[in-house]
Amino acid sequence: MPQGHKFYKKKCYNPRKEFQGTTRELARYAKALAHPARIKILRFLSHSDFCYTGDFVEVLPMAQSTVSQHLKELRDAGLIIANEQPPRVSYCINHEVWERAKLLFQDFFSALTDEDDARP
Amino acid sequence: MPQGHKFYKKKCYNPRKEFQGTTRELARYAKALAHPARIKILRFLSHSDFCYTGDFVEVLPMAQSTVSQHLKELRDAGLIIANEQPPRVSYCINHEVWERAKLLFQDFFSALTDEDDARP
DNA sequence: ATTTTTCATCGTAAAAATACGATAAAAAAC
DNA sequence: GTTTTTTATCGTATTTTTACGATGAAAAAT
Repeated sequence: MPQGHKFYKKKCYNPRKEFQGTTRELARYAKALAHPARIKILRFLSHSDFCYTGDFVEVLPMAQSTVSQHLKELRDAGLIIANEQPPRVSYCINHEVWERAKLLFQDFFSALTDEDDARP
Repeated sequence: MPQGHKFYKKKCYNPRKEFQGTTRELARYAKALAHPARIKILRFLSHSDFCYTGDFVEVLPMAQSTVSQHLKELRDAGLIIANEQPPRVSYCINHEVWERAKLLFQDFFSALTDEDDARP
C-alpha cells in the first residue's frame, strides 16, 4: 500500500523547518559562506576595519548589482554591518556574530558533542 | 551606450569559475554544510565509526530518497565515504578531507591571511 | 524460486540562488 | 540647479538545490 510521508502534506513542505538549535544556526552560517565571492568579501573585511561597496566591486569578477546582492546575504546572515556614509556605504565585520560562527564551526569540527544545543 | 559586462558573454557566464585556491575550496565545503540535514549526518558520523543509510533515514524528517541525495552531496564533497555491505551501505567520515576542511575554516576565522593560497 | 530488505537513481516539480541590466535615491560636486 | 558618483533594489532569466514518489538492483531471508 502506498503511503504518503508524514512530513509531506500538500505542496512542498520544507523539512528545514524541523531542524533547530545549533544545527540550524551552523547551516545558516555555512550557507552564507557557500559562495567564493562571499568568502572573498569576508577575507577582505577581516583585514581592513571597513571597506566600501566599490572596493569589492573592483576585485570581484561580477556586476555591481550582484556584489550588492552578496553583501545583502552576508548582512542578512548577520556577519557584516553596513554603515551609510553617503554617497557611499561602508561595511565591516560584525565581530559578535563572527565569533559566534567561529565557535560553532570549531565545536562542529571538534565533534565534542552530538547535542543540538550543548553549547547555548 | 549600453555595454555588456566583460564576464557575461553569451548566456549565463558563471563567475564562480573565476575563483581559485582556498577561496573556492572553502566555499565548496561551506556549501556541503549549508543544509541542516547534512550537518546532522556529519554530527552523527563524527561519533560512531560508521552508520547505515537507514540510521539517517530514521532520524531525519525527510524521505529516504532525499536523505540519499544529501549523502551523495557529502560524498561528492569528499567529506564521507560509502562502504557497500549488501544489502546495506555504511558511511563514515573521510578523516583526511575532514581535517582539511577543519583547517580551512580555522584559518578563515583566524583571518591569518588574505592570500588565496597561503596555506597549500 | 520467490519475497523482502535496503538503498541509489530516475523523473519531476517547486523553490532558492545567482547573475545581469536598468532604474532610483541621495548626497556630493560642479 | 544640474550633473556626477555611489549603491541598493527591481525585474527577469538561468541554474542549482531541495523535495517527493516510483523504480531498479542486489543481496538476504523465506
